[in-house]
Amino acid sequence: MKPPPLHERIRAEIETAILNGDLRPGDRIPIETDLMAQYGCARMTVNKALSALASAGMLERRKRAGSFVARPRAQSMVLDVPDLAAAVAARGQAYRWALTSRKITAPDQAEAAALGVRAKVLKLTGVHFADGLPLAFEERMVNLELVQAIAEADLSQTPPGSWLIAHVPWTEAENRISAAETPPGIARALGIDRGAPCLILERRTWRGADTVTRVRQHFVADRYELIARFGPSGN
Amino acid sequence: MKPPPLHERIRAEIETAILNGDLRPGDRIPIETDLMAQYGCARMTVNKALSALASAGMLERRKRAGSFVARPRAQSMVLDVPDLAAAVAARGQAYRWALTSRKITAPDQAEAAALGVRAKVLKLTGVHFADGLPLAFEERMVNLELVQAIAEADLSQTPPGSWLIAHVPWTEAENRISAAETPPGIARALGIDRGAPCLILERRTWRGADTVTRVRQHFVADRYELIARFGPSGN
DNA sequence: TAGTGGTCTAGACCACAGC
DNA sequence: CTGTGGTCTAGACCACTAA
Repeated sequence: MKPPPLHERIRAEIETAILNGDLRPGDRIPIETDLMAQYGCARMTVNKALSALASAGMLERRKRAGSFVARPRAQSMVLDVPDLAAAVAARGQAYRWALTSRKITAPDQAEAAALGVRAKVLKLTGVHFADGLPLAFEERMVNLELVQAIAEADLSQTPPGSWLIAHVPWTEAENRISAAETPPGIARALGIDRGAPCLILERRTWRGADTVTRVRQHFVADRYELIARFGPSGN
Repeated sequence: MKPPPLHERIRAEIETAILNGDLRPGDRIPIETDLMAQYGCARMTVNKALSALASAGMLERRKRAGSFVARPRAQSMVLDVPDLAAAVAARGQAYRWALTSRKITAPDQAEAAALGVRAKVLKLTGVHFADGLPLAFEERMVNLELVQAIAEADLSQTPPGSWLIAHVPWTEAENRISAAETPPGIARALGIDRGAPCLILERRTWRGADTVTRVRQHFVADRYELIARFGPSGN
């Protein structure tokens, strides 16, 4: 009925191109004068769209150079979607990842419903180590339809979370954090006593309406602390 | 050395007035034409400043009515700075708060250093109940220099977190989340077994450089789950 | 219905960083 | 040095809604 404002249309089109992968990190966006000609509008209108994308962190704008699709922010977003490898390294500890299982399968009925994913998924388990001590046990599912490239990645070397942060853009995420006694099987994998407390982090990540990945991590209680710092409107 | 852009100066001045309390929630901001005269600039410059504040959630702009200082978002920010009373109610459970201790004191040396607060503080402890069952044990310190009004609030009725969310603006917060065995004294207050796992949430909140409050909550592990949903750039 | 914000224009000058 | 984004102007028309 009511057409959206032009600057909003421009913003949305570029954003879509980035999320689709048509524009990849590092790619250059046409300069404002070109877009202005392309859309037949004034420069300020284009500027408004690009400024909004830049302040949302999707573009990086450099004078004399142009506007570029921003690279995924491995560091700055560590707080919200932690990259364990980076977090451990930042604490000055040696990080190691051990992949313990890997298979490609169709999700069963319950999983398909929970994930909203009918396609094939990659299922992984593994253990994160800090300074040689087990830090967390990880169980993960990755939507292979959305992230085909991960089937070829060497996930015995790179932890899947680090790979995903570096390669896959996302639009929304949800963390669920709880505490419990460590389940026996996981306690064994972590080398801790049965009944010891653990911190459980479950995260789902979406791109648009599609689930990218879902992961559950059991942390040894006294070896990890989740820290998030933020402002009232997100930052 | 380099003067900030005018729209940024306008934005900062209004933001400061809001955070200082010179402008209170619901107050009306001068209309764009007035600000344009006041700063001797074009309307688009004023508009840019006000739009930025609005998209940061500090202003609410209504056609024909004007621009108003936004009321604190008790609902939308529940994810980041949970108001337990609201969260429990949202789950359809009956919420109750029991204040167990309250005193006004100067922080000891360690606390003063940790808090960056030399002034007097209000120290509280209490228990949050959901449907009659203990949910969390809370220990809190509030900077009385910054939040004088809380000395008069009836915190046996209103939990301090709810009071603060409704009355005090903040600029930054930090959550630290961990798991552990419940300490004996707290286990007793919560009516659970010693050694039972618990989820520990420590939060500090700042207004500018000053600490507003610092709180530690021990949650009964199987009765609570922290959930945070967000986008890559905050939302 | 009139006041207000939302949007847009067709220019302009400047600072800056790559070339 | 020059292309690029950053900022700003002095207008304009429109949509909405609260008075």
